Amino acid sequence: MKWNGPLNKIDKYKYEIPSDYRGEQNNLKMKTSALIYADEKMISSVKNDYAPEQTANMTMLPGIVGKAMAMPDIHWGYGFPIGGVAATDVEHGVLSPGGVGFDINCGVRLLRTNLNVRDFDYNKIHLIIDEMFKNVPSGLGSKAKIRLSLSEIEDVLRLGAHWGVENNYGWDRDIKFLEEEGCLSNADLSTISQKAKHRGASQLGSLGAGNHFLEIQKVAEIFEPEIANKYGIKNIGQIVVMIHTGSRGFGHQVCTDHLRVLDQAVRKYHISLPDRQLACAPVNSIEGINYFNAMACAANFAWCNRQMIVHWVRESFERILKENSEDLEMDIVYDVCHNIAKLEEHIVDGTRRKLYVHRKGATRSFGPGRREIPLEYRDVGQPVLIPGDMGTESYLLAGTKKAEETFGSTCHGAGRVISRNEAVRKWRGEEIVNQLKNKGIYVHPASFKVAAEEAPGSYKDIRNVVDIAHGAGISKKVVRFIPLGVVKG
DNA sequence: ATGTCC
Repeated sequence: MKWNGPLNKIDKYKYEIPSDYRGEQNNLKMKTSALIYADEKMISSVKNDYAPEQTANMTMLPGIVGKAMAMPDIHWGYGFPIGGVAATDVEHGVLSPGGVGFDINCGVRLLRTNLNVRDFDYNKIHLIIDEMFKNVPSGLGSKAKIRLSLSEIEDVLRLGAHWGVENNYGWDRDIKFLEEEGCLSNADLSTISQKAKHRGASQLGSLGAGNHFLEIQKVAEIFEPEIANKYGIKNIGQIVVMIHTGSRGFGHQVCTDHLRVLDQAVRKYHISLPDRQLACAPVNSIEGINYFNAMACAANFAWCNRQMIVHWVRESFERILKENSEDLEMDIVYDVCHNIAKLEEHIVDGTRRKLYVHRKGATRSFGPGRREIPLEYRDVGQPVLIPGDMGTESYLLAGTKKAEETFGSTCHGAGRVISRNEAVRKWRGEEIVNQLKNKGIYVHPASFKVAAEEAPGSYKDIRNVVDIAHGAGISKKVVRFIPLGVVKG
């Protein structure tokens, strides 16, 4: 599906679909224009996709505030494109599961260490990766190591990462360095189906599949030494661990359950939409509130999931290196979610307003001073974690004041350019693993199929994505990491 | 992303 509509260049990093564009559903008008963050190099892959039409569709949501926006890693998704950001009004707006995604609170967590590749026995990477693979259930349909009762999973949904820490998965001080401190307080168990609870109970503490991973990385470049230092990143060669996973089958079930309800709500509240996948409900309707409070349960599940995985990552390092993880200073740098809707305050046309901000494949990028940022980082902006593909590089960025123009949002990762099916036809998993081995990256995939699907050539150039986010000023480059070892789900 | 159609 190629985009043939207007895409006007605004500046070096922004393109606009003007509000007089009439989309496929030409009886509906855009309420505002749509803004896509891209440069000349990126724009061809943006146009070669259904995503611009989806970005235009976002502008037709009732109660949208400001422009509909898409980050540079934009690509086709359910309803919203992945990379989509839209804010809606707290009185007249809507909440849409298609603006959050199926993997609610899919996110990234970064652990630092005091280890450096310089004085590190390189084949230890191999051993730690294999140990992590053993200790963290991964792959399609991966099941939890522990069996939770229904009342325990309910505690998880209420408490998020706090449940993990209270049950000896991690340290008390971990909590402070998680977005929302790892728990949304509006979680409402009455909005969760038994089916979702059962799926959740069997999967808590698992990595999942696809682009979910555990990576051991080294610091390759430090752009902002002072900010990096605040985040605990001090030296070239310093070893860190990046974790990327979400709410597994639980979030998927929550999204599915509530999409069914909101599909009906669209008719009930006489909402006109250009695409059924944008199913939504007024923010103050029972259906809208229930979705928002169910989404919080799934977000809490994901934070607890990442918390348990952090614990097993620390244990894996301890077993191989025979050192205590506290002595290795394996503290959390930060944890971000990139599939979520949040009630936040933003300045709109000079006025402070509360808004529901949908971020779907987009990361919060709050600049200096925001109360939501832990005190330790508040004067430099929040850490923003951007994973690349398994053969290239990943980034630690800092949130900026300028990101207020995107309601405090930036990109979330590389973004696919080749579908999974196409990738499997194009590459052999064994060869991909070998090629990466020759580059000094040890990959332990759950299957060779996933290794082919996740081949670096399936993704956009992460450097191009990050350079656009940096160039546009909606986040700034702090550290670049290179992978040394990968567990792929 | 997802027990990739209960």
